[in-house]
Formats: sequence, C-alpha cells, structure tokens
Amino acid sequence: MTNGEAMDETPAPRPYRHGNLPNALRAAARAILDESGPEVVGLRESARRVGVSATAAYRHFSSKEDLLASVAAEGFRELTAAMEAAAEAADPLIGVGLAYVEFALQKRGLFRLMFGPILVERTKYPALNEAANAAFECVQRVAGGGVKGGREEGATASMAAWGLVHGLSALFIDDLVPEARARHLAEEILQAGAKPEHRPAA
Amino acid sequence: MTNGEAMDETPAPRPYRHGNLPNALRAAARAILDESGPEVVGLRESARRVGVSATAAYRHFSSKEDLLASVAAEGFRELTAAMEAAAEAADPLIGVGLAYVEFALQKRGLFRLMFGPILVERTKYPALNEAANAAFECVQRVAGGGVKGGREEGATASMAAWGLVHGLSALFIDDLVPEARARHLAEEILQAGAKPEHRPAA
DNA sequence: TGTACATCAGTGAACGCGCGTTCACTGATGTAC
DNA sequence: TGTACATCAGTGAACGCGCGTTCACTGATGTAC
Repeated sequence: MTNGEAMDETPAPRPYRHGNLPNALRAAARAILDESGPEVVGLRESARRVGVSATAAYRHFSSKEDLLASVAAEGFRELTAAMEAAAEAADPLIGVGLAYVEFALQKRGLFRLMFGPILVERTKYPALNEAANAAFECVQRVAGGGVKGGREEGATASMAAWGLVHGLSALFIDDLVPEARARHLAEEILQAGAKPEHRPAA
Repeated sequence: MTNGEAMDETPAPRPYRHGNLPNALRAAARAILDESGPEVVGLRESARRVGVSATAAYRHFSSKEDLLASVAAEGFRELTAAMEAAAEAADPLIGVGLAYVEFALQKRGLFRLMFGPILVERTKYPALNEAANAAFECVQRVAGGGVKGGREEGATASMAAWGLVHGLSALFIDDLVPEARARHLAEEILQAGAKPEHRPAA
C-alpha cells in the first residue's frame, strides 16, 4: 500500500493537463481488476473511469499490455515492500508468509494479474521483470535463510515454503475457503509448520 | 485422461449428424485452453475447430459459459480419477500430491479454467459443482487421513497439504520454474515433508 | 517583458475485428399408424 | 411395408457490442530570443 491506489475521481472539471494520468490510469485499472478480474480489465474502461478519452492513454502507455505490465510491476513492488516489512517480525517466516497471503486476499485481482497468464512474457517489460525478480528474490532469501544445509537444501526449502504460501493464497482467492476462515487457517498452518514437533502433513 | 481428448478432426465430410458434438466441442475447447489459455477460449472458435457452425453448439449448450462449465466438470472428474489411482501407491500422500502436480503440468489451461476466475459461480452448474466437490473431498480424505488428532487437526493438516501441492502447481504452471525442475522439486519437497526428520521450512 | 514557435497532452471520429447470441430456415432421422 | 408427420441437429445471415488502435486535430504549456 505504498501509493497509486487513490481513486482520483477528480470531481471538479479536470484542468487541461491531468497532472498524473499514468498513475490515475493504473489506479483505475486496479479498481477494475479487483471488481471484475483480469479478463475484464482494459484500456478503454480505465480511461473512461478517469474521465479521459481512450486515446489519451497512448500518450503514456504504448498499448494495453504496457499499461497492465506497469500495473503488475506496481503490484510486485508493493508485495516486496509488504514482505520486507514483515521480515522484521519476531518470526520472519510466519510474518512474511502471512503478509503474502494477506496481500493476495486484499488485492485479488492484482494478484491474479501478477501471476496469471495475461502477462506471460514478463521479459518484454523490463520494469515488470525487475520488480517481479526482486519479489521472488525476497521470498527465496527469507524462506531459504533459516535452513541449515547447502544452497541446494535452502533452495528446496524455500520453494516448499513459497509453494505453501502461494497455494493457500490461490485457494483463498478462488473462494474455496471463506475469507474469515482463510486467515485463521493460514496462521494455524504457518505456526504449526514453524514448530518442529508438528509438521504440515505433506 | 479418461476420454474426450481425441481431436476429432473428421477429415471425411462429416455426416449430417455429428455423432458426439458435445464431446467434440469440449475437446476443441480443451485444445484451445492448453494452447492459448482460458481468456481466449470461446464458443465460436471451438465450433470452428470441430468444423461446425457456431450456432450448432447451442443445440447442446445453452451458452458459452455452459460449455466451459462442462469442460471444467470433465477436468475435475479426471483430476479425481488421477488422485484416486495414485492413492493406491505405497505412500498415498506423496502419490496423490505428485498426481495433482502432474495433472496441472500436463493440462495447464484446463487447470486454470477449473480454478480460475472464469467460472466463479460454480453453483450455477450442478454437474460442475458435484465434480468439483468430489475432487475436493478426495483431497481432504487423502491429506487429512493419516494425521492423528481430532477432526480440527485433520482439516488443518489437509488444508496445508492441499495448499502446498496447489501452490507448487500454480507456480509451475505460471512458468516461474522450468518444467523439468518442477517435477524434481515436487518429488523432493513431498518426500522431505513425509519424513519427520526433515520438514518444509514453513 | 513580449513574442514566435516547438512540444506536449489531450480530443473525437473512425477502422476492423471477433465475439456471443438470435433468427428463420432446411434437411435428415425416428415414429405412429 | 409405406406413408405422414413430428422432432431433432444442423445451416447461414445478421444483430449489437466493446474492444484496441490509428488518425488528423486542437489547444495549452514551456522555451529561446
């Protein structure tokens, strides 16, 4: 929740220059994303919400995909920030895991866009690529850090942790578990996993 | 892989009655699904592939969504069958987990459709709802079964197992890990998780 | 301080496209007598 | 065994829709002299 989420409704007749149209378009896209999901989000509707002609978007983004990539990059940056803040907690592993799940629950559409099939070719958008890699590295660092063993063991362990947290997020997002229950479950599972005498049954 | 996956190209001029148009349409939709993903799959293109007019589909499905729901139901039935077959393995937990991941890897588009946001209102389609519930119950049964403790502990443990396996599947599908590495990782993680002396680091 | 001009950020009209769906239809298949 | 008829599974044309994108444009802002 760094910025870029203000709705920017601009009730007064907007001056000729918008001021920060790129941000406003991103915010609008995110609103659509969370209301209706990644299949629906588009350039025209985003522009319409900002109160600007569809073509105005092309002053700032080269295409619809470019806009979405920019939104996704923003999302990855926010995810990284949330995880890094949580890594200061008493138990970093639990904290980061919960932060990840919480991010997904609160920004469902954005999460889907970030990981979904719409932006497969991440490499085409350097800013997105960089933001995504930073997030992934953060995950690996936190999850692989506390494990004794070589780099191989660390990588495997961090993948397991990431898988678990990502899977819970995905299942929660897809409404396979009621939201209230989801948070509770996530805490329980992460705490059980952190204590050696219990272990998640797989 | 029960059936319904044959491509049914019908090279000879199809007789007036197709024979099994519903199945052929499902198969075509699945082909599109795996080639291009759930955002692209549609009724017209499915019909086109079968070599039939778009309107013919309406003899068998009330809408595009109805067709997709039918495809997803088929997917859940196949997933259940794969898991049940794997539950006969030496270690059911590992077997079922690997079967789940393998299913996702081999039928990416289908997996995305089944869990994705396109068919949010599962309840609108009883056949889909039933097939999905059967799959979920199968997961709970296998994953919660081997755990000592009350029903509460079993439910938590099975959710943890499901989360892990689902998360690995999702990460693999989204190309965050190369496919060859994915299978190896899944085995390693599941086997490590099954032995008490190791544990996944979360 | 004023003026000429380049640049920049918008506009509205228009394009082609593919989609889901409806319509009136046609011709094959199955059935009752 | 034939015939009349209902049903069923297809057809092609057409609908409206919203999309992404291009185009030629306009008018405000910033800058050089």
